[in-house]
Amino acid sequence: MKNQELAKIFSEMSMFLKIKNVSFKPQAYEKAALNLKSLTEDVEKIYKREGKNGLKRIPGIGENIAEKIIEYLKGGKIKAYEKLKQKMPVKIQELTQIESVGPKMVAALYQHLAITNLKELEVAARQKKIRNLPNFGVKTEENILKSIMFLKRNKGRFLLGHIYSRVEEILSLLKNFKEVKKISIAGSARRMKETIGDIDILVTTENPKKVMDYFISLPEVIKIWDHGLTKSSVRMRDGFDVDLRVVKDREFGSALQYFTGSKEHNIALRKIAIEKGLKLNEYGIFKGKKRIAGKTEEEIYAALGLPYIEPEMRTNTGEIETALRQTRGKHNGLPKIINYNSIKGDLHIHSNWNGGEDFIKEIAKVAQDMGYEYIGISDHTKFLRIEHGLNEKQLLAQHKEIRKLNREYSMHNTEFRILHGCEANILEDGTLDINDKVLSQLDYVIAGVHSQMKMPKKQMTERIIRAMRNPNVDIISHPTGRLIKRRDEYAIDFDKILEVAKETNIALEINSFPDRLDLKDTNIKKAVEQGVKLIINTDSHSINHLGFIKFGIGQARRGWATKKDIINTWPLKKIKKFFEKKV
DNA sequence: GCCGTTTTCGGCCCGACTGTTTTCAGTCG
Repeated sequence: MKNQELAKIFSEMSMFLKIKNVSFKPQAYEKAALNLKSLTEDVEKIYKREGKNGLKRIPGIGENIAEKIIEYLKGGKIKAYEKLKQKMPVKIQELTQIESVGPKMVAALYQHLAITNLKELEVAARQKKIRNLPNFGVKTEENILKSIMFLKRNKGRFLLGHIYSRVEEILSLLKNFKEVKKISIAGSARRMKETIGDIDILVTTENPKKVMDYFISLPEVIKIWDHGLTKSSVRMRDGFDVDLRVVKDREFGSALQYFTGSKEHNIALRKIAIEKGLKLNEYGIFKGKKRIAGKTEEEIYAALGLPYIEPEMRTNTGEIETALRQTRGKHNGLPKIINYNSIKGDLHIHSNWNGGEDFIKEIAKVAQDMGYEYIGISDHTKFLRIEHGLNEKQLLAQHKEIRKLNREYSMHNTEFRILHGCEANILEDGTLDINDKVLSQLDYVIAGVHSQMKMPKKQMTERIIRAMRNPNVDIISHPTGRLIKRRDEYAIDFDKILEVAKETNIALEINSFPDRLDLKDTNIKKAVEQGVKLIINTDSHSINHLGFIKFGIGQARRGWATKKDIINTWPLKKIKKFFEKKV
């Protein structure tokens, strides 16, 4: 799929054009890049099927950019891009990652100091060469160095799941501070993005000074960047930054909307405001000088003639158009996406029978406390030696133990139940490492790829499809195999996988583990559109991981999945039937 | 360069902050 490559090229072209002070084209290229990035369908497929006109139907892509896409699909290059790069052979994306460095600064750095990449920028900053450039100064130089250091240390962004609990602690401390009235998290963390740059928190208070003083004196704060009455900014011990903003009560909704983003979503909303003769900013919606909304987000959306849009959906990738159609009564409108309390059981949990840490009984206890109606134990199987995978004999012994536990629940009139499954390995040829006779005795079977991930696309797709056609298999775990920031997804034909999943009634997993989040949002959206069933699991190897489920749910919400799409929102009876293939 | 229930020209999102050039360009969200 060449969508991402093209997105990167157009985004770079946008920056090069900004350098040349070309007006309006940069925005056009940026928009094209963004839309390509979030496009669920393979742009090459669209072209093959519908030709240039198909491409032009993609928002933000017209005659010229369509031509450039075709040029790239045919020859792997875009002349206009090569030309721009030739004039200024800099790694523009790498350099503009630096806080406060944009296209214009990149140009100045190149023209005066011949800086083309991050390394050269760092050397020049250390040699104090940057401060002498026109329009630059000591402070800018220092900030560039600081930002490079930060980037090096953290590679820019944090996995949401790695810092979420820290953020919740900060929120709860602030919430309990008596001067704080309203409080909410904002930014990408509120939208439950996979990775986040920093944390934004909004509060209202009668006494900004006391709140800000309290905030910057929190025990985990190691550095104070800003300390004002409307905005303070700090670095926490774990390495991430938190911005706290104090806003007026009547502006809380508009500020929350504004600071939650995404930027693209907000731009689209402001355009709607203009069409209606209104002005939208972080202080409210205004008709002339008169404020007509601002206290709540619902009010903001209503004033624009829109239904409330959930934060996870605010990406400007179709949610506004869909919502607009809803208000005009021409469409089903926005789906009612799954809630954070809708999951009835987690079916991908490892116990201490294989590599996991905890006894099944303890896991079940925690799950009951979480309000689950059932769980499923799905340990690794024998091919995975490193995880102490179970063989047939051990699986049957485990089955006995689980039956015993269920009998105990039944004797105590507890409705909670433990299902018994396993996470079998899909071997090179698509067969599983546990024989069918044993698999058929389990309540359900998860199959997943854990080896030879670099197969060619065709072979890998056939391998997984063969496993899906095994009548004992019910779920495919982490279907694309990606690890965020560490490993790309393996080459598969996801459309084919979806087709077969639909045909065989197999659920694809949304794995909630912070660095997996596999399927990702665009895949989820596709699966939902195709009517393929999904399941949100944690892949817990410890009871401490069970709470990761919220990241999987966030992922599902970003993919517009509803309760009916997710099989583990169903009651036990129904999910059992699904596993018996009777649904 | 894109886009169009004010369609094939003439528009294109808004405000704050930062550093520095003492009036504003560049960047960010």
